[in-house]
Amino acid sequence: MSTIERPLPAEVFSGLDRVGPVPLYAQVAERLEALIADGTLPSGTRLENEIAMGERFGLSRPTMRRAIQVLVDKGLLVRRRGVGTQVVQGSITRRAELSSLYDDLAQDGRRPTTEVLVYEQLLPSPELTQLLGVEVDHPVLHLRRLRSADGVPIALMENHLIAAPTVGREELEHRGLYEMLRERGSTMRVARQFVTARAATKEEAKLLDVRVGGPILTLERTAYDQSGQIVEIGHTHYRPDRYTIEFTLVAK
Amino acid sequence: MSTIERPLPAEVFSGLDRVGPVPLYAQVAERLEALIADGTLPSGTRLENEIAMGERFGLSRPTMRRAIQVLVDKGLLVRRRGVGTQVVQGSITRRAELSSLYDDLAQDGRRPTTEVLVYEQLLPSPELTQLLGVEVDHPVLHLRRLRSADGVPIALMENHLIAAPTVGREELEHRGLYEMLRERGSTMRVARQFVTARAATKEEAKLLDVRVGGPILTLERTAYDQSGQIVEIGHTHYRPDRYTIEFTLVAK
DNA sequence: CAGTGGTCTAGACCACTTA
DNA sequence: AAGTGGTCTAGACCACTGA
Repeated sequence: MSTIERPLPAEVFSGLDRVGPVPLYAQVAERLEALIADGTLPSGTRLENEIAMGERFGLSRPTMRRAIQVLVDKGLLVRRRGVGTQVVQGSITRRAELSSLYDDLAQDGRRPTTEVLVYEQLLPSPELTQLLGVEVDHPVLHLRRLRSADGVPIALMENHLIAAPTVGREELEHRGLYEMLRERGSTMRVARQFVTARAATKEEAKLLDVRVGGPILTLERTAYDQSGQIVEIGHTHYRPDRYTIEFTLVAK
Repeated sequence: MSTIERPLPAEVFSGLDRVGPVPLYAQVAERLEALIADGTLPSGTRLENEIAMGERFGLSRPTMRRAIQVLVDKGLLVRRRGVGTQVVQGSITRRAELSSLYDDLAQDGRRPTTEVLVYEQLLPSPELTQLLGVEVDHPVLHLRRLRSADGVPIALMENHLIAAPTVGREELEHRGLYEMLRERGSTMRVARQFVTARAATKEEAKLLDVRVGGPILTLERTAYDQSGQIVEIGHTHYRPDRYTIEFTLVAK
């Protein structure tokens, strides 16, 4: 409720790194996000106007604006013309990123493990050829993995990958797929995702340790790399009592 | 696969409205999106560099950049420094907006109908008070609605609204909730959403016409308005065979 | 090395909100 | 009327990519 404006400690505004690789707007956004996260800027707090803040940081208005916009896009700040910029209520900072389940779990302090059930090169079916946009004789890597956290099965993951013969089976047991692909020069940039639910099949029930016919949360993903090419089609089936998909929408 | 650069018809670049309320960058983004949607700019097409395009439109580089960035954020374009801007493969333009289910269905040409099951003012429970950040004696509007499309039940929606005594019961039968709130000065700006699945209860099964214990897709949402205040907490239960949640992630 | 996008600046004008 | 964010311009320098 409070729309109080609070003076911030001076050290917040100094010490930006103008030579390193991190853009100024990103550094500023990071600092402001930290202030929101640690409660220095509580819900409802009104920020100074962007020109004044820019001056404090020693930045031009466009750069300061851009820093603020990063947090608006994350759903942490709200702006109104003629009024000002405020911290959103209940802004527990949370991700909904293009990251891997493996990283998510590890970041939460859980111990992710992976069992590789299927690892095979195959020539794609006609439908898959169409979906992936590859030639009929272009081999595709087909993976089926069971991901657990602290020993409890969480997700059954099925992937079809283009041009990834270098992804080794053993390495898949201990690392996230996206991380491995990134190292090999294929960075995921865009992913289109469809989420729904359905009844567990006999096999899924067995692997995920749930009741046959019970609810399964399913996610279908098409991932594109930095050149706009499809690099992966994934189908993931989650145990709904163990996993929730979270995301933030921001009106543009 | 094609990284062909194609000449665009000259009329694409002319006739921007410099006096109307629609920003130039939005007009340009709209035009480019249309070109992608209608196949004039097929998957993989490489765009001219941003300075050249800006000149064609008669725009400065920052404005042209901003127009392009809109489409990058939508997942339609991909950019690489030193290389250029390309149309993403398989870019069927699709939404994942902060819009209402009612609008979504209507836009798809289906006939949405709504049955209001519960419409009551109530004093929030302690937990709800905490969640909404309201006073204990602040009344909250509690709604329970069944949304159908073409006569088939799609979703069971439960909402707790702050300060919305002006939302009439009858009107709810024929319009979307968000649209009604917008008219009353409360525009949704941010929504934090959690998606999972669970087994249908007896009541849900009856209302949604599914099997008891069968899969239900559930979405929990906290919505904030333009001043960062919570205005709604919603729980929606979807029939998974009739509804899929779609969203696009873009790496920043 | 030429061409691309990424960042940053300094300033201008405007629309909207609030009082 | 004063203060805010929203838009737009004109230019600069840099980092990265690929031939």
